[in-house]
Amino acid sequence: MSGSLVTKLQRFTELDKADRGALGRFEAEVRDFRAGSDVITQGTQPDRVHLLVQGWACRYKLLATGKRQIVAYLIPGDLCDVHVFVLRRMDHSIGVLGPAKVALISPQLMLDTMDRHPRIARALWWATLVDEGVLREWLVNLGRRNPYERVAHLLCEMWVRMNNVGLAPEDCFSLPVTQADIGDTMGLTPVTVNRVLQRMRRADLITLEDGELTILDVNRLTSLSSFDSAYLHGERERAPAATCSVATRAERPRS
Amino acid sequence: MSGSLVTKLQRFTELDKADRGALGRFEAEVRDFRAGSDVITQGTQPDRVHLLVQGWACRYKLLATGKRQIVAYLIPGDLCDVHVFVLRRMDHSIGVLGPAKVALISPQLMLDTMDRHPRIARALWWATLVDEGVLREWLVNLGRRNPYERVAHLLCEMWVRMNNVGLAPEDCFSLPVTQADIGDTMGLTPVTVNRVLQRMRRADLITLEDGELTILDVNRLTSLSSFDSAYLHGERERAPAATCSVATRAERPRS
DNA sequence: CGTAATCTTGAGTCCAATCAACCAATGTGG
DNA sequence: CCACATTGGTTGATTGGACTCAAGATTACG
Repeated sequence: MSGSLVTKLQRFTELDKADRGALGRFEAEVRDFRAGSDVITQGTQPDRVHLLVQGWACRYKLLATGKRQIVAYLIPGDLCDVHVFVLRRMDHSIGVLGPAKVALISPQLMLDTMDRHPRIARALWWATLVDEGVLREWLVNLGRRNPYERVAHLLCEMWVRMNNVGLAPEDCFSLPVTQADIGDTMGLTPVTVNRVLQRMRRADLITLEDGELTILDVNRLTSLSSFDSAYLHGERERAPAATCSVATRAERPRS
Repeated sequence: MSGSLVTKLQRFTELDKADRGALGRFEAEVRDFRAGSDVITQGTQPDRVHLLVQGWACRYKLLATGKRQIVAYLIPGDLCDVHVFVLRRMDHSIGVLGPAKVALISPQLMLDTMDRHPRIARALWWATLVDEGVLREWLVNLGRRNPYERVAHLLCEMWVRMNNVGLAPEDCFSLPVTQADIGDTMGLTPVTVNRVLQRMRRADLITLEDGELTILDVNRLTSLSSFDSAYLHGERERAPAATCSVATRAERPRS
């Protein structure tokens, strides 16, 4: 399915026909990656911008000890390396989970598009800020939540994100990750992840089979992991003015 | 001391007199914050861009349980919220550690500056990418390193960063954080942090008193925490060419 | 069909959290 | 100036939960 990027960016701002057309050109050249292969490896400087079109991928780092830490998941509509223009080399690798399709975009096309379509540029900026928000929330996860909460929180997040690109119509979506992957994400061992998932199954919170996750009780899963999607910044922007009277929701003073 | 931002950005790219002058105007209006106060609180939308001029600050999130997770440290030259233009509200708070000085920049001035000084815009983009790199490395820390390594790694990082803005001439710099703060950063209890620091002192790795850290043995501290500053992207940019032959290190295939 | 990867389960160990004092330094108000 | 409270640091004893190790069941895949 194409157009995940459009779906995602439209969550932030309205795009017109020209914008959508421009984004469509991103997918002119698509390459297949086979399960487990790397899209980009640490230390290199990619000469193309990569857009994940189908399947899942992850950013990860390997330690000298052989341990691995996954630092982000990428789903259709996510860009791998918008920063090609700025950084000399990747400080992490990107690998796909299961087979995947990746669009290759020339840096020139990328720059031109952002130049001619300020709304797109703005929306892409928003997308990177959301990614940053996710990183911060993961730190909270690893630092201050227990294994059960961590995994629950991760599932909630991925559910919302998949929803945002139209890939989780029901409370059910493709989750092609192994328990070891989840462990490498949340700082746990495969054994612990296994036990956590079983507890969740027994509690009728989820089912997870053949890489398909179904969330049976969204409310309970979100509350038990104190999941609050605010950090995903999913609400549409208002007036782009810098001086807009901000009518936020109930804002409680810090105690 | 003024001009930390210039020092920092020049690490990435050469700035001319006009650039430096423009950055100087950022510090026209400076406000004092008293120890422990918040610069920005979660959920609000700041109407100014904040630049830390003196002292330390941190980004943090509070959980419903009262736990706190620090997700970033800010030192002189760091911007708090460049994204004011894009996001509706902060997904975290920023508080100062010890007394601090913060420059208030109008969004308009910020935009104008980036408009008229593309080098600055580019360098600011670089700075945010470095911040992102730090977030990823912290995830590695929390997920895959033990308490001793974590704290050591944090100290190495802060040493390099302080160095980069000229605030750690010797292997010694101001570190106005409590042991509880370090715990809230690295997902540890104050007690554990205390014991870790003592081990480091006994091993003649560091001294830490009155908020002044001295690293006695940089080599050992970096190696024991497998600290590699590559993720801070400290090397000057080369030609902005997209096609450079990349001589990477040993790359092993993913198992 | 056979091999490897993944998932599952149990038993034992260890490390960091927890709980609980205590000390030193700092600051505050009477 | 002193009694007192507060904060940050230090130390010890205990506990519990996640890791480790190991083996078996199941699934995926060439």
